Amino acid sequence: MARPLKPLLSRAMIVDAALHLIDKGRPFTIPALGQHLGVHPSSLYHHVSGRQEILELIREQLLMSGATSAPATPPSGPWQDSVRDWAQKYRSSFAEHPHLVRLLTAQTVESLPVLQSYETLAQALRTAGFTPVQVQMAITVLDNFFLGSALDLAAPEEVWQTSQFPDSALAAAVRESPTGVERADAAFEFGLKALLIGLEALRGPA
Amino acid sequence: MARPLKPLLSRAMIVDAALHLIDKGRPFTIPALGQHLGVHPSSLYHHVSGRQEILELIREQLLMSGATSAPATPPSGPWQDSVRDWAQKYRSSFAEHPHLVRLLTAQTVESLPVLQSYETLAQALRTAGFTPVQVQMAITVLDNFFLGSALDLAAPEEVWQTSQFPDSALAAAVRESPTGVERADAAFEFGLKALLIGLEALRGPA
DNA sequence: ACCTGAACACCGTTCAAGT
DNA sequence: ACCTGAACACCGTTCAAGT
Repeated sequence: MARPLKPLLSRAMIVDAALHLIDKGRPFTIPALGQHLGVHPSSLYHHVSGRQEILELIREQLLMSGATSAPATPPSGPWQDSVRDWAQKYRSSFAEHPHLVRLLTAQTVESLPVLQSYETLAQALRTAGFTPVQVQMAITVLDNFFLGSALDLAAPEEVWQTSQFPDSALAAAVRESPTGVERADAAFEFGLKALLIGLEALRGPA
Repeated sequence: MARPLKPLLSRAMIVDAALHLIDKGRPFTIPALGQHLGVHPSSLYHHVSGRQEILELIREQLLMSGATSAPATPPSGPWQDSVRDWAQKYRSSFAEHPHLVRLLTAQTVESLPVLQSYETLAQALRTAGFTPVQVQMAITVLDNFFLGSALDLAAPEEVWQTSQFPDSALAAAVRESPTGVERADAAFEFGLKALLIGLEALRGPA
């Protein structure tokens, strides 16, 4: 067969197929990806440097999916709005791909557009009066919380096995709460609200 | 060589060696583990069912060591103290084994001692006036933040590659901040403080 | 440039052979 | 029972050969 008249693959096709594979809960392997694309595993390397880059491209596509019209506007308005924008983008991207999160925690963020979204947030925080060190800590805190919350999306229906002590405060709390994605979403909103309040209280030189 | 007069291995030896390997930041593989123990990879399977069980044994050992120093005292004093206690226990368990966290997030944990520490926290929050649903959300929020922060402990020295735009607010924030574990710890403390403030503000029926 | 297929250096795990 | 070493079914990645 050798080289076809028209390329059988493209980076976009590879990224789409990979995401599809991951969303199905299947292990993300190069052979499986090749098979899904009707191509030999080694063919992928003509378009992509390797497995790691594929994951990085997925991250980029997801976090930037709504950003085609993003002309890097300097942040305006209260800093809380910038955080909420960032949170929403972050969260909605991963909510539909819960299995993806664990794969992405394996490596560092290298994508330039993603870094730029951090920069936007940093500017908003700095302008609002957070010190540089606080900017770094606040972004780290938000990032950590978002990451943990994203992993929480892939958690089982029953997060805690309270059946062993049904009269506990924990069991009561679980009983009155929603389950599944609803539970994860409610907790995320609650935590975000708490963080916005808490960070505002800590804003500025000590 | 065949069977030695005295076993060369034991479960404890395997667990110790595995943890040692992980803490060195080396990839946790069976061949590497065998080599470190001066034994062929296949020998391990006489003592352990496989890689997964080794990780489970490590978790168990870590949780045990934390539980011995933790008498089940009913919560007293402000709820913030209970949260701080919980946070400290949680964090110190993983702070010495940062590379372990990612390996253990692959599975859920339902160990009884761990659940009991959640229950203690739930009681403190309930007593303090959080509604049952808020108790569930608050614990989830803290859990997510702690997990994200634990993963952060294994982050590379340079979390964000700001070298490409050295004049950014992000670069300035990074420049004035500590690096490594110091950075992760500072952010953790900052985030915990913010959460305690924010959760206090949200406490009670809306 | 782009797909193929053989090849390489790895994995985790199994199992018959030896004592 | 417990270690060995060969073997199996996988990985991710490389590369010469083909068009």
